[in-house]
Amino acid sequence: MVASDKTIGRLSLYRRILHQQKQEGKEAIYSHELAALANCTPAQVRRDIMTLGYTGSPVRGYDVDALMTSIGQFLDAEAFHGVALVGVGNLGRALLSYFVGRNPRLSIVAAFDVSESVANRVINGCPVYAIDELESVIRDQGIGVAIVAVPATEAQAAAQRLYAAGIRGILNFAPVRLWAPDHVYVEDVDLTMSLERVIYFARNDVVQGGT
Amino acid sequence: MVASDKTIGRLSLYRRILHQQKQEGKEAIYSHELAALANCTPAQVRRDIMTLGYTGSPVRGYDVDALMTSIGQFLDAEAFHGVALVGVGNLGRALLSYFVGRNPRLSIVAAFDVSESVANRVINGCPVYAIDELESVIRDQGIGVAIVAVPATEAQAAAQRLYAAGIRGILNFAPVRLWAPDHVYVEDVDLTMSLERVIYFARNDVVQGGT
DNA sequence: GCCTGTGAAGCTATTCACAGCT
DNA sequence: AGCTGTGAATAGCTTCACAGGC
Repeated sequence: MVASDKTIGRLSLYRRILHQQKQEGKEAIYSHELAALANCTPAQVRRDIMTLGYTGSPVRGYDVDALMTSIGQFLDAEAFHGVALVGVGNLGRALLSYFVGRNPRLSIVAAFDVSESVANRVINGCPVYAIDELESVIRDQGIGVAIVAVPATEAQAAAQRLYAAGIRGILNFAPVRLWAPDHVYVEDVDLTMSLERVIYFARNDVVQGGT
Repeated sequence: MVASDKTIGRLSLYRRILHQQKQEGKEAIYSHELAALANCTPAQVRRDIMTLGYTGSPVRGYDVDALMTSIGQFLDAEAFHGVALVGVGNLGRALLSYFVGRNPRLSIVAAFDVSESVANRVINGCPVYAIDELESVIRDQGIGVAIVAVPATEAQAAAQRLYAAGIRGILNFAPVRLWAPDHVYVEDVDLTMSLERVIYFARNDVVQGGT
């Protein structure tokens, strides 16, 4: 019933891979096949699937459809999750277009921005509201998860308003660590950190052992 | 000399925090202060700093300047890292604007796109080249790290060209796991996975124990 | 044979707890 | 007193290895 963030991430990945495989006509898949596509080990795949309670057949492997369903039951509370977006700058717009039509279970259904010129428009099929309407829209639509894509200086204030509006989870793109109450889950996407990590390992992942 | 990806990520974060603290006039900082700002434990901070070889004073804590320098020596091979970007769509543009002027050590110095309408322009101060020029520009400028922001279907092909051009590290935004040779480090930024994780934990991180 | 499911082992990361310093 | 640096302990995650099934 509980699972680590790593496992949750991989299950999400498996689901996407299974979806693709199904498109290509595959009906059953072995742990080692899924592992190869997901870049991990077969044992890892089997462990992760164990947490679902789903069990495959030693002969055919895992049934693609059934496994997707099982992951869905585990990951998704509802058939559809509407997400709010705070901050419709360059990054916000990119996220709007990224999440449009990509996934029938998942979409940004309301966006907010301080700028007058952006508010009250519809971008990529998503209505953009003035920031004052944040609380009312989130409450009215029963939105539980939000994406924060505002400048670092405004991020904590935005988060605070989201908590007050009843948000339970935040995906944060602002380069600051947000304070959050206990019952709110925050995941940071820190682009500078990621890039600096790549730079470090690009230099240091020398296979032929360091001198 | 070696460090885990987690440690590298935190060091990058510490540096950003130190930079801010310095702006605010702070000259020395204790592990517990840094920990509070970075959202981790004091012991964690001290361990991470241990890998640098830097050592603070039990009285004043860590000298902000000296610690920043020490992190810099550890993380950065050179004073400046130029990065290439492949794919100048919505996300690519957002990344261009994100990395502009944010960090004097780090910038996107060349972008590539298949689209005729984007190539041979300058966006956010970064020249955009036709995709055919990828190998030559990367080689001529000695670029070692690239960001992949193309559609999933094109990502592996783009990566392949980057490997051939001598790229050693990739930050990948395409929702596919890239195959990479041993000596290339790939970090995935998987937005759907992250968002699905937030949705899961927003629901399940109930403090008052599940019924 | 080659698969799954899983206890047990192995590894890695984090935290504890305390010596040493001022 | 309150801090750093660090060996030792703990917790968490991944892999091994094998029983059981066809």
